[in-house]
Amino acid sequence: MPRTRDEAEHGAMKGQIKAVARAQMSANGTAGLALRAIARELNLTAPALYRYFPSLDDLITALIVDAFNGLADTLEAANAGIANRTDYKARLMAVCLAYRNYALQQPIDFQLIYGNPIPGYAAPREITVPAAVRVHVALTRVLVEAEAAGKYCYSFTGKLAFAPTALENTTRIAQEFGVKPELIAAGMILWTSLHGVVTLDLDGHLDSVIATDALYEMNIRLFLDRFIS
Amino acid sequence: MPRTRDEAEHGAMKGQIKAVARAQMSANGTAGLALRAIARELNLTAPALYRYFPSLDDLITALIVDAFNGLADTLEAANAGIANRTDYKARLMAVCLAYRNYALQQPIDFQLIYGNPIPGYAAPREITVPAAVRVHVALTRVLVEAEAAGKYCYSFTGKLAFAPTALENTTRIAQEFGVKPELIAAGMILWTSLHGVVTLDLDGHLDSVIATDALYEMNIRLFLDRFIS
DNA sequence: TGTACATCAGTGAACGCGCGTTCACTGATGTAC
DNA sequence: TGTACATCAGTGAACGCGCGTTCACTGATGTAC
Repeated sequence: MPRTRDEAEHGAMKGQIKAVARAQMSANGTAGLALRAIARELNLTAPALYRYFPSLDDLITALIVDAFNGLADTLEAANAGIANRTDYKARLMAVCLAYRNYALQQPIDFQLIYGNPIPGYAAPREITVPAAVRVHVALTRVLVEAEAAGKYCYSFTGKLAFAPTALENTTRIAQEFGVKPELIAAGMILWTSLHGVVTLDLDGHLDSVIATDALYEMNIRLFLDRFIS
Repeated sequence: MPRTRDEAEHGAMKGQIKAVARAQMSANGTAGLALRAIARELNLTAPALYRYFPSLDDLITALIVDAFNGLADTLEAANAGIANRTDYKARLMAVCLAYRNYALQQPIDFQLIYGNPIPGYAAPREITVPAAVRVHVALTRVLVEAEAAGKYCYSFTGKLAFAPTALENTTRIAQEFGVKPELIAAGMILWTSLHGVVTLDLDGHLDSVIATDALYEMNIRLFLDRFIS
């Protein structure tokens, strides 16, 4: 909460700069982001932007954090939008569809966080990771609640079991969040399966072969059919 | 086949230029490709490269075609490497593992064909698509042969059926190749599910959560378990 | 065998471009007394 | 009420950089006669 009117104006200007930055990336790709081009669009000189961001990299970091938070907000809203809270299939379906919708509606934000890195830019992990985690939480939460309600009906056994060493990091995170490792693994399977459709679709590799919305829903249903009762 | 010694030398030099281009991309990302940087590395002046490629875009196109062909060759070799030709699970597993191995060993080629597009570059589809198709053929072929041998055991019905309109392009392609549309759809499901793991792994979004090789194999097995007997 | 010629890889200078960042500065605004 | 002062958004020039592409050219090589 800004304490003075000046701080509010400063924040508003930062928002404008970020908005123009996103627009530039939409036109030229994430690697086409340029401080001078943003300044030109805002009828400012390039050095003026240094009042708001210490460097181009800091602007990129801010955009990435915004994008992760925007995606996480979208997923959480989709989950909350299902009235019947015990219909876990519907809730997970809603979250998954929201993931693709966000990517289609904000393709630049999506590419910014999950696509090729921008040349010369390295994200400071201590800033971006917490925002990235929110996305995973939004998805995995439904699995956790379904399991608590006895509606999670899968179990990794036999040929379809994970080796314990493969779940070392998973187990550590599971303890931290007070969640079963299997559910995190299931969430990763679902997420990665869906992400492939989304990212290939965005880059135009799918729609000449098959309707991508149908393919996406099928990937979700094949999971739900097996993992949630 | 070059008809003179000069043509052979000319082709060898094109190969060197492409090799240096790939090295530059490895260091700076696909968007970091620069004609002048390539020339510098080869102890040439920039205009000399115009003897070999009419423009930077033509060089990029050549790299893309090489990458698609390299990936397709890798998949075909993996398939051919399974001695027991009726073990369709093993053959499909080999092809899928080869897909990820190629991505890990040639990450730049992989990002070049499936990652964010290079700013200002648009691939001429009539040149790149035929090479891209080879990748799909290598994967789908195993499904087709399994089905011919009665080992393909899935069928899209009920809630897990595709709407006919979703398969319009699929059906057209299926007729062209003399293949059942369902098998192409199944191949797309498999490919997209696996691609998500690979691309997220390359960009570092997975390994802090779960062992990516195990996750990848699990995604394959969940498909094989259900689709191939 | 020797000469004239064609080929063509590669040069070096130049074109105009945009980039991130720095620096000393201006000039409007609001505040303290 | 009027004046001195601090604040700070924004300017304009400059830094050194790398880029793709063009152009007229050089100079080595091999071939034809």
